[in-house]
Amino acid sequence: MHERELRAFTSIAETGRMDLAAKVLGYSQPALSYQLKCLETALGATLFTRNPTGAKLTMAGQVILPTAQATLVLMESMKQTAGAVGRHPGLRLTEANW
Amino acid sequence: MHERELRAFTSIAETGRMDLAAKVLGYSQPALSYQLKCLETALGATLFTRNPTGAKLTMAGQVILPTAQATLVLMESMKQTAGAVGRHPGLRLTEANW
DNA sequence: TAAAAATACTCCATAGGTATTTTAT
DNA sequence: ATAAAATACCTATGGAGTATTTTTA
Repeated sequence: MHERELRAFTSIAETGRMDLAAKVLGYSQPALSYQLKCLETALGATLFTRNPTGAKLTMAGQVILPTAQATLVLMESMKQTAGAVGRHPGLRLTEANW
Repeated sequence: MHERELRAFTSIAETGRMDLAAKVLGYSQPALSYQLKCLETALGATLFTRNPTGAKLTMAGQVILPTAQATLVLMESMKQTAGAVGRHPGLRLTEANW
């Protein structure tokens, strides 16, 4: 499971359309379609129904969406935190600064 | 950020040695070293000090370890949940079954 | 000096783009 | 008929292994 697959998933859920989500994320439409398919394979479930009207969340998609979003938040926080700590090599965790 | 990178990270943290973690996860030692490096690059921080005695968590590593573990738990839960729901296409979420 | 980890290299798999086809309204 | 998504194809990057070198307790 990759960060970009989760971003693809949440972005499609937000926009309701793959081509739009692709544009938002800076990918081509087939690339995004591929990413979603990879995630669906990894999860063993279809996450959207596809129509010319757009992509609509399935039950499985609805159920995991909040967890996918939470996962992305954790990933972001790791980048923020690790980056911040990493920029201060002398840092020691004490009650005073943590 | 990839699931396998996070697994590499937590496994090294648990075993205290890259070669051992590699064996546990079924990778070669250089492959695991590479995965960790990718994660460190993505995070902008060094996560372990490397010695012939093993790999020891840096401050940044200590700080993000719980979040990395939590992220893996969320990923697992998505697989479980999506898979379970996906295997019951007729499922509808109601107060009775959710 | 011996252990653990990093580097070099090669090879295959993954992931992206463009062009095109398919599908459902 | 049209708009959205899938497929085909090709190319480039990523990631794995083996062999080897580097590092430091």
